[in-house]
Amino acid sequence: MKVLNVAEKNDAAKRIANLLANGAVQTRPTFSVYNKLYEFQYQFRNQPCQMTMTSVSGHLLNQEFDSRFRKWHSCDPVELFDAPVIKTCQENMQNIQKTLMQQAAYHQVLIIWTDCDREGENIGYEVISVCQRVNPRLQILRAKFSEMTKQAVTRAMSNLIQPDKRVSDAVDVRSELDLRIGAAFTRFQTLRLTRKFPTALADRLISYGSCQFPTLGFVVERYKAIQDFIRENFWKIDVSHKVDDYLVNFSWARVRLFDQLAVQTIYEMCLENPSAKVVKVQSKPKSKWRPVALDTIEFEKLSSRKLRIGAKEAMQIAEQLYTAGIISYPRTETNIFPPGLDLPSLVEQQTNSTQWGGFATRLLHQPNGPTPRNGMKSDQAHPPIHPTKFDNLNSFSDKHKRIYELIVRHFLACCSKDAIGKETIVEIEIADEKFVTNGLTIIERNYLEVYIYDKWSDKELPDFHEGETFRPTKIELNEGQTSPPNLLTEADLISLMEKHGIGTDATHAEHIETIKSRQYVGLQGVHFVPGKLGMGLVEGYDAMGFEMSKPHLRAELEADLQRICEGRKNPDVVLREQVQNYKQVFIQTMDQVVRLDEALARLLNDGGASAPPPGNPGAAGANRGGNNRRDDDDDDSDDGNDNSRTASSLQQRNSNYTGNNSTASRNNRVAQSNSSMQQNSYSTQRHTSNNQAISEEVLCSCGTVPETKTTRKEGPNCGRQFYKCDTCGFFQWMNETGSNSVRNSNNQSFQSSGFGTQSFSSSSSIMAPPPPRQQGSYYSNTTHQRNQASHSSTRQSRSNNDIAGDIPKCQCNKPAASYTVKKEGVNKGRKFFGCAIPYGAQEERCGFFQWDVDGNINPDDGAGNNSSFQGRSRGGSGFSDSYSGRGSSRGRGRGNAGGAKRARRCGICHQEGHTRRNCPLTGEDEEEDEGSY
DNA sequence: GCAAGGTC
Repeated sequence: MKVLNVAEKNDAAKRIANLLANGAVQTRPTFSVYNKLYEFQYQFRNQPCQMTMTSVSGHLLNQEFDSRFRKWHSCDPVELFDAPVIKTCQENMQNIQKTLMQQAAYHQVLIIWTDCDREGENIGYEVISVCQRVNPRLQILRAKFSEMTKQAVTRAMSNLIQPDKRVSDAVDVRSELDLRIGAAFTRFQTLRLTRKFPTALADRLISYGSCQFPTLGFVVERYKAIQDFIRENFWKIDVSHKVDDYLVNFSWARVRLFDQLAVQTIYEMCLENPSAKVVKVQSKPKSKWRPVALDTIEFEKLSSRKLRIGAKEAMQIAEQLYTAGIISYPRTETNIFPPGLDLPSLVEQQTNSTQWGGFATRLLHQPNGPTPRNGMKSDQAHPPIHPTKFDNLNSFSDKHKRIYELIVRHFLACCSKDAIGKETIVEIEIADEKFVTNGLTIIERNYLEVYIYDKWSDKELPDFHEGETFRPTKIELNEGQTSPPNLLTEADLISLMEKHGIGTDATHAEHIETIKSRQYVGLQGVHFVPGKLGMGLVEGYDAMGFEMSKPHLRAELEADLQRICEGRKNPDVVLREQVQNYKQVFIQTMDQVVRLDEALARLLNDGGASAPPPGNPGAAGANRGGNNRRDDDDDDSDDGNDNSRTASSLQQRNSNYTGNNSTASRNNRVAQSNSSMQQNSYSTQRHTSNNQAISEEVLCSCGTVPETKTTRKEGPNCGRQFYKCDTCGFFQWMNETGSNSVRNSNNQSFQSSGFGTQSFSSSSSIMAPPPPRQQGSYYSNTTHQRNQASHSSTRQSRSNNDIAGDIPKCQCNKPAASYTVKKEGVNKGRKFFGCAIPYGAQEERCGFFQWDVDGNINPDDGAGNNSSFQGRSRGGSGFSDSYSGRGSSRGRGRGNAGGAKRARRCGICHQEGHTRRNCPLTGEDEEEDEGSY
């Protein structure tokens, strides 16, 4: 019996053949230079068998339009939604096809050994279709293997199954749909817009693709998030203490609050009783984890972040190193080392290095030898990226050496041990307010010795003892402002693509490259900025109401494809539905094409040329149906003054932000005031996070590493990442303390990266840096005296939700209790909400605080009386008073202080005359306003 | 001159 085996690539064919034949393999050439035949004997189904193993190089066939529709001017692009699509073998695959047909003719059995993923199944069917054409009686089998080990391939051979048509069908659906919508929209956009804007867009290819557009969308979305970001003022209390040569900075357990009055009140209480009592000194082991085994996505991100080598280039270099036999296959989704891989011998190879040889030697002799830290992902085909041998790479470029070094160091680090340290947390109380500082002593550096890309430093603390008291050197009230997120880096973009299922690990870098080469985006240092063309396209489609640049279109298709794979949906039905949906969008785009013109005219500062003549495919749809508007009409009525007016106003705005960002002082980030206990005067100072001083990691008040989360709620902060600890309630925007915001002459801030910043030119094809919108009023000065007017104005943009009549929940998610301020002062008699857990109870209270607007009895408190704030961590509120628990209620009110006293409004319908309790509308819970952090 | 997905 003769059995033909076909793998997805030559490399796989060679390995599988050698594993099955124990190396007794004869290699022969084929029509294709890169794909060999590997022949060996094998006991198959209890009889000796002549095995032939060969390969394709990925997809053998490609979908394309029937020849009548291939030329750009052959048809109206809308016809591409219904035009016949055929599968053909491209020129560069002809030799492989020829080999397969030649071999299939005299084999009885065909075993498919393509990768065990969706594309692999589809490639398998391409092979089957070609082979069956010459030999219809061929018996077809499928080998399923989880890794390239002898055990796995032998097991696959003894458990051959049938290929899965459903999985292959899903790929065909995806492929055909991508072709139809890609070609139709690309032809339309290119023909239409290059004629409409012949100067700005001459000879440009203005492509559309189901992956490239969402990728562009991410860049635009972040840009707009920065543009729309509303800065908010916050206040916080910082304590520092000098002991001998140490300056210890304590950070406030509440981190910061958005209510100036509340912070000032607490601050004054601290000043009145400035004795600090050490309430807790805790030492605990702390580890910094070694990196997980390297997959493609992580490799691309690391290259981009640590080496500043872009994903596309990094992959090209990795492929060259792979071809040279120096590293393993670089396209892998696996971050788990297979048990069969001989790690000690791979580590031993590296002992030859003068740079990391010593570390490799120690690693070999550590107890248990190399012990990799594995992740959770496996593509069941390839191992994690690792070096396969040591090489000085003398004949390679510097970038090749750096990429190789990264892969080797990552591999050695992954096989090493976590770094071990001891963390000391010191908690003090001043007037019942908690402040925390952390120290760190590194005990064993372990993987850090070889992994030069991670930093972890000691932070020494003087001795503190529980129960001791001291008078801090400084207690300061500092003001700050929230800052917008950064523009996306390539690594951020790859993460977003992975998260939303845009592209595959093998194509992320290519989609990014595409939107760069089409000039949809540009790079500002390492950050992506939308180009005017990219911005115009996104805004144009957005204006039509089509979410062409949003990731969920692709995600929805992905869900349907999954249903096809599971047999829950018919592929023909899915294809028909999807094609019809997109065709409708296309037709409506024709109707509203003026919106695309307008968006681009606005951004390109170009009113546009007159419309292409009717009947030209570039004006596709112009004369197509009775309900379509003619393009001529669009142009007559809509361009001209309107466009130029909009364009000039944008130009005006852009010119305000041109060229003055890179030289501005970083320290001007936020006008901050502080009042010190000793000086009782105010000076400008930039705050730094005490927590961040320990290491690159952000640590929260309870000393652990907080979780990283992303704001999902729609609003100015949507998409922003933040740190949050569920244990202590810690909250901090990511990059907030580490970012360098600068202020331009227009007194508006934007982010700049620490490197590679350039001046922006208003004539550039990329967008100007996004200026985040300033919140209501800007504070250049603050006094710690209560300033009701300015205080109230800070609250206006925070929330429109009155809290009248509602009982908020505290951070323990329990109904808050009502308290009354008894302390002498302006707030005496005011009611507020706090955690319902009584003071002194064994259970720890959270730091929730909110003034009770309904229950206030002090007639003099005027405006600002319903402001709220949230402590982000546990700790006493500083107010100890009578406790009166109240019934539960839903929702959580947010402060809204008016500048003057005004009639109370219902929190649900916002009408005067009643409160939530007796609102005629039965309201839903008000959503948590995460965006106002 | 179009897409995205394989791979070299």
